Amino acid sequence: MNSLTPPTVTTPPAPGNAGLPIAAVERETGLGKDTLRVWERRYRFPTPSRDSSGDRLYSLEQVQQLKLISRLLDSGLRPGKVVGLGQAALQDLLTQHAPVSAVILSKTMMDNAGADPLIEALLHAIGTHDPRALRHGLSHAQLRMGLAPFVTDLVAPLTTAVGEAWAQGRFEVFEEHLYTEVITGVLRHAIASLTPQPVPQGPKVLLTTVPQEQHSLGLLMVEALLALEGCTCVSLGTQTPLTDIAQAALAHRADVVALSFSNLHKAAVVQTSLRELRAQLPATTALWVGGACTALHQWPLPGISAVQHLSGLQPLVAQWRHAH
Amino acid sequence: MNSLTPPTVTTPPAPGNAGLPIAAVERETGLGKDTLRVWERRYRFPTPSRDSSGDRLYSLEQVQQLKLISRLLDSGLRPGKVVGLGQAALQDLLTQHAPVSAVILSKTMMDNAGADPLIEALLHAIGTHDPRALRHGLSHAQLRMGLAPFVTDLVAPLTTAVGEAWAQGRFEVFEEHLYTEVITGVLRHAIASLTPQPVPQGPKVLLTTVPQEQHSLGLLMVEALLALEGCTCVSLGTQTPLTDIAQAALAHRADVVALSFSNLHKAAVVQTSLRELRAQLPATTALWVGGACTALHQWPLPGISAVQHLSGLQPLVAQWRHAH
DNA sequence: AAACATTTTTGTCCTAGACAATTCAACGAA
DNA sequence: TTCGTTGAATTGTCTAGGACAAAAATGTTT
Repeated sequence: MNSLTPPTVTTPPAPGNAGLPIAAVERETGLGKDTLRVWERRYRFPTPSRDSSGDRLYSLEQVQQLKLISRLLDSGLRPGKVVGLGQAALQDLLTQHAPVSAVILSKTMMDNAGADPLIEALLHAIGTHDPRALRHGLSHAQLRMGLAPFVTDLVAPLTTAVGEAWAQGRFEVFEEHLYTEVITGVLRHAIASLTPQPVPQGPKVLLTTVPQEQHSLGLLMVEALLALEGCTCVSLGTQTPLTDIAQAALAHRADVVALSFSNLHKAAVVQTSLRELRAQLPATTALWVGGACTALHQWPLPGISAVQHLSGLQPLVAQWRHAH
Repeated sequence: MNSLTPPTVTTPPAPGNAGLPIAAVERETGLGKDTLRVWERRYRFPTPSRDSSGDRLYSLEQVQQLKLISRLLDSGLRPGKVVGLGQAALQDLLTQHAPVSAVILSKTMMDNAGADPLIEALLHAIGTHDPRALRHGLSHAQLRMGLAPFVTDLVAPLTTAVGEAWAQGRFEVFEEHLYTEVITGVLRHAIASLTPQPVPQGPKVLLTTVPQEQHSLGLLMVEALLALEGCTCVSLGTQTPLTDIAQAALAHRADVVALSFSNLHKAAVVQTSLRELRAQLPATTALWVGGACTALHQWPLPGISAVQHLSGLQPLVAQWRHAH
């Protein structure tokens, strides 16, 4: 890095050119390098070409298929059944097998989303690249509905809808990024305007996510709702190592540690992480987890409260208050 | 994943028990599995024990050493020099060795930081885990100094100071996370309170970072300063793929694309990325880059304006105004 | 000093095998 | 049928060295 000569431009890894190296595919799909290699050996898929030094290069088309496969696995299907199927078959399965996560989160949406003109209007604002209209529509809705319903009945289903639209190719990456940015601004604004809590009336909650979990929106939604309930929230943002979460809980004398999970994670990883963290935390510190991650809700762990839906937070706080 | 029976609790990897498996060490230290194994082979460190089936188990002590080593590598030292050193030697090196990236950014800090009582007070608030004092001190300073000096003369050097303190082990990861979170809140609050710009008086600027660039604070600082100058800012957050940046610039009819870089990147990657992006953008769209990344400033590229310091933004905007 | 050539260092990828944890399928008992 | 139990198949992750290209350090020549 301290060389004084300009870097030699050797072979710029042109994206559309030959294909993506295995590390990029791991980033894109969430499937580990080992898994990608063993699938190739067992199922004859994917079938990457090789560069001059024998390293794998995955075609964009196969990466796309791998993304679909990854989604299907999250829905409960098994690799032996789906790895190697063509695009068409995969798409069919996806429409049949509605992702479990989406179903849970979007319960309120399913009832009225197709008919909800507000969500449609906001989606339209995203598609037409009109951040001002998007922000205005959201602020307006927040004032009209009140913060809690705004978060649970609008932001959550809207986020799900955007995620689905993106997965189906109806939104570009940058459109999803813009949405995230605007929502972040609106939620943070709301949180900031209600944080000055003179006398704490609820538990002190430490908020964060585990490493490799980048979804910050869920965290903000939870923070908004908890702050509204009178909790004192300390957010560490995303991706805090486990030992640091435990350290932070101690340093801040947190009553509760709250973690948010998206559905990217594999069940085993989530389970061991939580068990590890639970062991490192004092017994008096509660551990609340939530999010679209299926692994959280199927097998409850001792000493850990799993919340299926954002509306489940309020009862948890009430319960905590009652016990103290 | 869809079984109806909970996963059997075989050998819960009790943390204090035998040690951490390699996947957990990767999570905690950020060092890849391959790297951990090849270090063991080359430097005889770390020296994990094995479980009943031959898998590595790393002691907590060695994991701690690995974390220190990881920080030293970020500071520019080389593995051959530091892998295998004892705790004491590592700590010594950390206090001596200031990170390379920080030195560049902190020019303004070096002049007065040791003497600036405000920065000292804010660092103290971080160390004592007092988010309220931190937030209050920052808001107060912002009102007193005015937004632009607040950003360039306080937030920027403070961020550098925190980064250095973290690299030297004086701050834990979670303390740095909390700082980032609070600053983010303060900056976003300031930006939100000046965005309603009735008639645009400056260029429309698209703000984002390239993939693998996670530093969001620099982006927010730039957004605050540009918004203050009357620019219409559209931020996409961090890590937008190159093709999506170009797409977004087109969709939003941006006059300027502004990118922020920290010093993590390798020179060659940065150069090729910028060249590629420049080629994909319309000639009429300006491309501004800035940040602590040394590669940006040593070899200027045609059609790209590099900003060394945040104070260089204002002239760029003035220049753009003059040309239109 | 600056430009170039050579050696060392270092992270990542490779193959191919192994194994434990899970899931599936078949079976028998209530 | 429905519920457990048991054996077979599936599947993710780990291991062992070897290999190689890019980056950094070092040496050499203008």
